[in-house]
Amino acid sequence: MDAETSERVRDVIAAIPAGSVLAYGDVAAHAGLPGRARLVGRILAEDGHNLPWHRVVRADGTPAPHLAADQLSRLRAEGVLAEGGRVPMRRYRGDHLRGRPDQRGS
DNA sequence: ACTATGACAAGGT
DNA sequence: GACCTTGCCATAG
Repeated sequence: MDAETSERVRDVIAAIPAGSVLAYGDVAAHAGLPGRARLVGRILAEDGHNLPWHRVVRADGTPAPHLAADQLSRLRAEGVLAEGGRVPMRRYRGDHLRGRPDQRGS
């Protein structure tokens, strides 16, 4: 793995605003690495101790099994409330593609 | 070179 | 909604 690539990924993760979450695939895409979601997970596993790794969840809002408890706890501290062990990406996802034409608010 | 594993994702059942 | 199969990329044996 190029150090530059991992650096870019870490930068994207560090740029995630508190109260929002991104999917591994989203992080990869924002880092210019489309389709390399697994790579993001691997980088976090090796060198994510200094990053807000808890703001990165799977595409369906379910965190990794071994981290679930800590992850949901940390997110809850930032205002992200999970339901049934899963985060409602519809609302908390720090993305720009949300807000469909037929999407209605509360 | 081939197979197995892993902080993943999308599609079909 | 959950569960299973396929595709994906990088490391390790």
